[in-house]
Amino acid sequence: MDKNPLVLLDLVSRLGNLMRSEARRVGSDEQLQSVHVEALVYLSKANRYSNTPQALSEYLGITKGTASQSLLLLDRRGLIERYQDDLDRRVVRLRLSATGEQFLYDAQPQLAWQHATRNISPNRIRNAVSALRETLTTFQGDNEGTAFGDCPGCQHFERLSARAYRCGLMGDRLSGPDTRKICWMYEEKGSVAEE
Amino acid sequence: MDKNPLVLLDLVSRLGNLMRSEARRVGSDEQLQSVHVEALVYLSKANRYSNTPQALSEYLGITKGTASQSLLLLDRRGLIERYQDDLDRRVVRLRLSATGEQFLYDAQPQLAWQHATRNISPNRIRNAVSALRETLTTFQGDNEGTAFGDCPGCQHFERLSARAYRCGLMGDRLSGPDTRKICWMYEEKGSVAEE
DNA sequence: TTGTATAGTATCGAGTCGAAACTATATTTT
DNA sequence: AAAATATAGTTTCGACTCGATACTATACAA
Repeated sequence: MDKNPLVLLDLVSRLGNLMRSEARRVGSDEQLQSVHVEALVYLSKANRYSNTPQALSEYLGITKGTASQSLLLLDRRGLIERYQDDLDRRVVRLRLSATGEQFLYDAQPQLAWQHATRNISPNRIRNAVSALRETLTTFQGDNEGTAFGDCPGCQHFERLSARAYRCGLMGDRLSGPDTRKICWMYEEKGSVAEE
Repeated sequence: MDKNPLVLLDLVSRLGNLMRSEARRVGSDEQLQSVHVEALVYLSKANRYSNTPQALSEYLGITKGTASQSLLLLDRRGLIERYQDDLDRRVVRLRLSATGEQFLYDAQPQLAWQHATRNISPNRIRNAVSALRETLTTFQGDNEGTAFGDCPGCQHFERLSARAYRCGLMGDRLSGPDTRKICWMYEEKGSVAEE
């Protein structure tokens, strides 16, 4: 059988293209392009530190200028809200509007994927996740990219008690659901922080 | 550990975005966009039945009109050649020009990926490939998409002798290297789990 | 022959995209 | 404190993508 990393690359690229087509499909009723849908999905999963144009542009791999344009459109359509950060007034915070939440609820951009993986055992999924996660981490280490990840596995994550958590980097206390959101301050446990 | 298919989706999407950025990066010297680079990579791997605008557009998940535009650009830049099929004169065949080959050789669009997977064991890669391949097949079955795959695993594939092969669907004899190229006539052999 | 399906191209308008210039706020240096 | 620099985001530009639609040319079926 195939052990070739390039075969894996091909599968990842192709599945990525298919999911982009899927995003295009679910957005077509609302005249949204794939990037718009992907941005909405990101915002539905980003934590309090990561709901900014900057983080979004890095996550999607587009420039901040382009991200700004797409966010303008989503704002015009009433799918997101933009507001200024209190502490740093250069920063714009983003969140889904009720309409945006409803859109994701109706459109279910991830449904096709969940269907396609229905026959794959949790164990095989876990193994694939592990391999791809490592690829992603290595890739980002090579290219100085932003990591993105959730608290379990992050070196700043602290468990205060059974159900109380804390981010050592930002100093905030976190709820359980907080710890499962996407964060762009994520740093792999065991990797060395640059300086 | 994560067993959630959605975590896998996130990784695939994100790696897909990163590879798209990578394609954009390696193409920027030549003023090529990511789609152009991906098209060139596809053409370098497509077999004799799959080197057409139609197959390309399905592979990349874009419409044939868009594919036609991109191919026009690649032709203008001298990176590909287009010629008419002898048997069916509606069909346009595509192939990389010497310049196109050279570009891929210099740009190495897959190098970053090979680097990023350097520490992942063949066994883990094989398992990830298996899970993603099944996801892809199921997805395509659900959505009537074209399959794409290579001969080993295709139900039309026939082994004539130790080193002679044949495609039962098209009736052609195939060389060893032929059997490892991408084909859009691919049809999964039964539904037997590989491994 | 007469449809009808298929492969590809041409054209349109909205939007993406990177690059570069720009504004406004923060932070660091002097 | 003032000046210099860094950072977050917006705006503008031109080339290009993208889906939709209409179109041409060829193949094939009734």
